Amino acid sequence: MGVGATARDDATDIALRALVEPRRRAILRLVADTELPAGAIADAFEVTRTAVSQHLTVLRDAGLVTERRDGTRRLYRARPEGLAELRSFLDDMWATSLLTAKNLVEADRERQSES
Amino acid sequence: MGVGATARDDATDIALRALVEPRRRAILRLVADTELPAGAIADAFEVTRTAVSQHLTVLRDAGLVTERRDGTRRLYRARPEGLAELRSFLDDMWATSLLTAKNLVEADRERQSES
DNA sequence: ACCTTGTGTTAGCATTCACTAACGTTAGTG
DNA sequence: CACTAACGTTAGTGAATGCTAACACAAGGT
Repeated sequence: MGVGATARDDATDIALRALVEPRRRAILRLVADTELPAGAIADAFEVTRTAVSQHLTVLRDAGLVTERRDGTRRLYRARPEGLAELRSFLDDMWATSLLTAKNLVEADRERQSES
Repeated sequence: MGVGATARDDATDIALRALVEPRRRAILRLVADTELPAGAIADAFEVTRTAVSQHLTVLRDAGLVTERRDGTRRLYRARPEGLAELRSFLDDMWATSLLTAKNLVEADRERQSES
């Protein structure tokens, strides 16, 4: 039995890694209900705009936010489609976990019949 | 406006960080359909048992796997409840993303009425 | 044109993390 | 009790990453 192809993992890995950082999750929530520029986001936390800019780059590469230019400013907002991909990926994990619950019962049954 | 409480994030952060590592995801899938000891898991990949042991410790601390002793061996298996917590957390993210879709339409409407 | 404002980018540093190697621990066997 | 087998744990190393500081670029106002 193989290890399990991780081709799809690679596609989701970027988005998942982007979500792991707590500050990036906070940024994502911030731009979820309001379209904001990098400066306003930096003011919300206690970090430099540089850090926020890098976080936004990571989120954009992960397809979790989109960028819209408005004069000298660049407004960011969350991208529901990116989160949808993650959702389907994790749904597979849930399905696997259900499989585990089934085997859990079977294991109990075996233990009882062997003792 | 506050940054947004991250009290719940802290609780989920451990599980989420555990899932980010591709090898840990692979281990999780491996112990999802079969109860396995650390040695067998190590044989499935090309890593030492030490690394697998540490990964299992992380997964156990995250509540994603449980340990059952059988003589000198310790059998591991996935823990559906741990994944369920992550699911509810991420469902909040999805809900937030839907909110974004709504605001997206509103932003378009504003832009049309201002131009 | 000059200067201010708002932003992205690069260099360097400190921390974190996954991995290997060596040692300690527990359970079964003679 | 000695010996082996199966795991876990600690120390140490190399790579990845989040952060700040300095620099570069684009747009608008005077």
